[in-house]
Amino acid sequence: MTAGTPDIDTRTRLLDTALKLFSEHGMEGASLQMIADHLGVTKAAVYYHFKTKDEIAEAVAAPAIQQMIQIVHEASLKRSRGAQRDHALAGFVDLIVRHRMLVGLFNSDPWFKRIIDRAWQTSPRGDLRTRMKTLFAGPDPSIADAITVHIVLAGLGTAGGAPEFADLDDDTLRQHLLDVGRRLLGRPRRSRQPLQKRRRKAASPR
Amino acid sequence: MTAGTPDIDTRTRLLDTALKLFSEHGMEGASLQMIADHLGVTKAAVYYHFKTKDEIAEAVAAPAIQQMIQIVHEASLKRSRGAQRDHALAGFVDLIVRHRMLVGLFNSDPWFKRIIDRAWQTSPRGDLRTRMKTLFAGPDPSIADAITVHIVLAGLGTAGGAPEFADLDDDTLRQHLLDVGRRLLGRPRRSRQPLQKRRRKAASPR
DNA sequence: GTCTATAGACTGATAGAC
DNA sequence: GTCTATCAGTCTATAGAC
Repeated sequence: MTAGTPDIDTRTRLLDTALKLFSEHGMEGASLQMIADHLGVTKAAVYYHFKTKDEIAEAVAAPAIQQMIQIVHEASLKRSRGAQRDHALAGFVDLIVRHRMLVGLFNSDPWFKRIIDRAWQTSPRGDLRTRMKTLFAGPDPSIADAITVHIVLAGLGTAGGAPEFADLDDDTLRQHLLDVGRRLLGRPRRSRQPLQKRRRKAASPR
Repeated sequence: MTAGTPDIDTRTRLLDTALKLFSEHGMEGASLQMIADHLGVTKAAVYYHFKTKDEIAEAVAAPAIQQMIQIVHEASLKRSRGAQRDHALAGFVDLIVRHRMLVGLFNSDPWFKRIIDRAWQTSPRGDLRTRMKTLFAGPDPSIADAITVHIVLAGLGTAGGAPEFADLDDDTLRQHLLDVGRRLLGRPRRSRQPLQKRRRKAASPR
């Protein structure tokens, strides 16, 4: 895996490797030396593509941040609050599934948090984090609602990167996250079938 | 704040400072030099109290881990699954409130994760993480249930350490986390009063 | 584009004086 | 219990050859 993929350009391989190591060891824990070693090149070669470590992190995070900005923008164009929330949730879940490892870092790694905050604040229209929460909880939420939204958003983010769900394919994971997210946020479930069996007269194992 | 608290022993001050800096910068991001500086002593003085950085982290995490082990133990003694879940949730929320900054690290920082895993596996009765999940989702949960539990547990953990809820006093935070947690996990709410107004015309609860 | 070599700062950790 | 001084190792980052 170290060598043998000459058709994929080095910059892409570098970002993939960096993301993997960042999510595995954290931003401070993953050194440029580790990245270079996994890539089969030297540190100097890495520095040819990016001037600083921070720049690598920004490049790793950029696509997800862009998608996030767009989601919030699109959602805020919807007329009803319900539609806003639905669009934001669907978009957020899609983001999570597409960038499974990354979104976990957004909520946890202090270095990434700073990068996110920087990008949020310099985004076209002000603090995105606040706008995101507003989409879900309304403009002046109760403490309980604020906590609920916080739990669901943070929880969804970490669930995407959780090892126990790593073998779920994208569509399956997306569907489940959407269903659970909707239920937890109080949205009606999709028609299909109750997710939880939870009748418990028969089958009380142990 | 650096000096001026001679009555509190240095070891305790050290652990407090370490926890604060760990949660602020992550385990790798917070150096022993930073800890020493905040304490107003030198690195060598820190090394008098702890042989390694890892030992500091273990000492920081120890009380919470102990409490966690006890919660799971107590919960598994309850007879009905509902009582087990209630006890585990109440205990977990109490743990979160008491160690607000710490529990967030448990779910995020790779170094802390390793420490937790180590403690889990050497704990009196096997893998605690699995037993914890079983208490909430049953022995053979559906994917949807597993995801729900994951989201709620991880979400609760990060909510405790979130800056936006930092000014809530312990009792208020505990009550809200409990209520939200119960609701999200499908437990009946406490009698008192609905936290969320959310009847839109006439309370059509789920 | 990738390499060697190196600068300069910082890391965790140790020895030994007070 | 805290200090100074120092270690070996790693870190990010740069210079310059090929």
